[in-house]
Amino acid sequence: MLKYNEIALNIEKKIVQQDLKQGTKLPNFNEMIQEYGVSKSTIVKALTILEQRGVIYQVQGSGVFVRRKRKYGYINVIENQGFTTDLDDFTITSQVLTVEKILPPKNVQENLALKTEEQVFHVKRIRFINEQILCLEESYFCESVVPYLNEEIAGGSIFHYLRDALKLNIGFSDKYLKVKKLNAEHAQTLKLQLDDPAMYSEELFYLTSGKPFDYSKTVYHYQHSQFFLQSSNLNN
Amino acid sequence: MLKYNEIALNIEKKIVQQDLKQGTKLPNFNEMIQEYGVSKSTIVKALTILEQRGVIYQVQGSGVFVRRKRKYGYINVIENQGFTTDLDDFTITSQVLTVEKILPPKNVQENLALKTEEQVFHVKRIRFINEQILCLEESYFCESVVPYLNEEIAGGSIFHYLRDALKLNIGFSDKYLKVKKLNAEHAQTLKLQLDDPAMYSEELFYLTSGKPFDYSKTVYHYQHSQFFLQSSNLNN
DNA sequence: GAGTGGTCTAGACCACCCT
DNA sequence: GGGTGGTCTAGACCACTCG
Repeated sequence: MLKYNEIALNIEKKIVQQDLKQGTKLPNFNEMIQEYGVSKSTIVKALTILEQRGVIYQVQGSGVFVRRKRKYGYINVIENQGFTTDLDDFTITSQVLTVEKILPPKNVQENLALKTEEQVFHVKRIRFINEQILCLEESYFCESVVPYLNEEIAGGSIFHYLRDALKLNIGFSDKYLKVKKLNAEHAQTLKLQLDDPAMYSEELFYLTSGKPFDYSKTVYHYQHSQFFLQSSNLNN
Repeated sequence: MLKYNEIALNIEKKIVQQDLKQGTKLPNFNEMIQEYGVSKSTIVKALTILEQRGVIYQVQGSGVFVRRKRKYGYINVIENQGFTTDLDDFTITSQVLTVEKILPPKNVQENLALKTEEQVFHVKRIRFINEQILCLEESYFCESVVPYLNEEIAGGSIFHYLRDALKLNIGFSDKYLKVKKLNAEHAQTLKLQLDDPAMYSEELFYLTSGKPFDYSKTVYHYQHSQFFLQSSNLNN
């Protein structure tokens, strides 16, 4: 484990365990340097990570302070699929509708930059949050990256499977959001009415190598989903 | 101007100007060190910033590569209010409905952590994107931070005014998103129908000092708004 | 002015990719 | 094994805040 990651996790854990309020001042650099026995740069790096994650904010000449969101029950949009959902604990479950290996439609082929004959795993599932319908999700996984998938795996967290069993390194993602009226099929699946509002999302996930491997389309149940998003200083 | 910021901007400019495609490899560290005449750490810092912003991705042992979004016409959710909207150029204009100094409602008071007698500027405006109705926005600015505001200023970019005229340093923000049906008032304002879908957003903006100064509620026109969001490796 | 964070350097060494 | 990025250090110096 890298030193700066260990320090970052340690600080975050303290904030949560001691339930420190927004604005609480953390120890200064020299104290942290002492406590962790590392150089100043390593502390700087650890704090930068926490700042980007929205856990703290730093004020030059003044100190490092706790940042905590005020509202609960919101899904963090940034935290990639199921990692680190530890703290704000929702129970996410899935009902798998389809797992099949197919030749993908053209738009999927383009998004995943596939060769014309390359197949994909097509997974369709309903996801539940605390027993309530959260969304309908349709994903396409590139065969060359994800050589195997079945209904059991799709019933749990696919991303944990990719990371732990397949040892894949998920790097970054693009998300596109749009609000629309539900069509008949989606309304039925989500147990809502035709023309009810819905958030439609399109996502593209990449490995750390830059290879896109998962293209997903999701429709969210508007009554059971709300989203949370933090921005930090983009010059750090 | 800080060295690493200058380098980051320079690299981003090159990518845009030369219209480099996703996956294009950038010069290696030694070349950049030569080109900019700085130490390795400064290059690392500049590249980290660009990585967080979704402009590049770095692959250990391999190189630094261009990352570019595939779709256009989406509003970047992360980039705080009007800064750096330079590249994906939308024309944003505003029709001001209200600018008044008032004693705020209770929930605003709580969000901005105000003293009971402190007043706020209440600004209500319709915002247009390329001449089309984008959203209805209702903002509350803390008097102690924003001592003056008028209709003319509210007609332009309030955030530019805060930054340039008032010399405020905007630090970070929390956003909460929810999809709902439009109520009668909002439907009329946005020229939509009752019960049409809409994205409702609540935002809280903080100075770099950690002081919250702007609480805003926004309703987006579902046909004229779509959103874009990039995640990067959160361990950097 | 004392205290606190922010920038930048030079250089050692590590980890990973590719051929 | 050669190339490339990633981590970490020690220390100089800068910039901001606050009493």
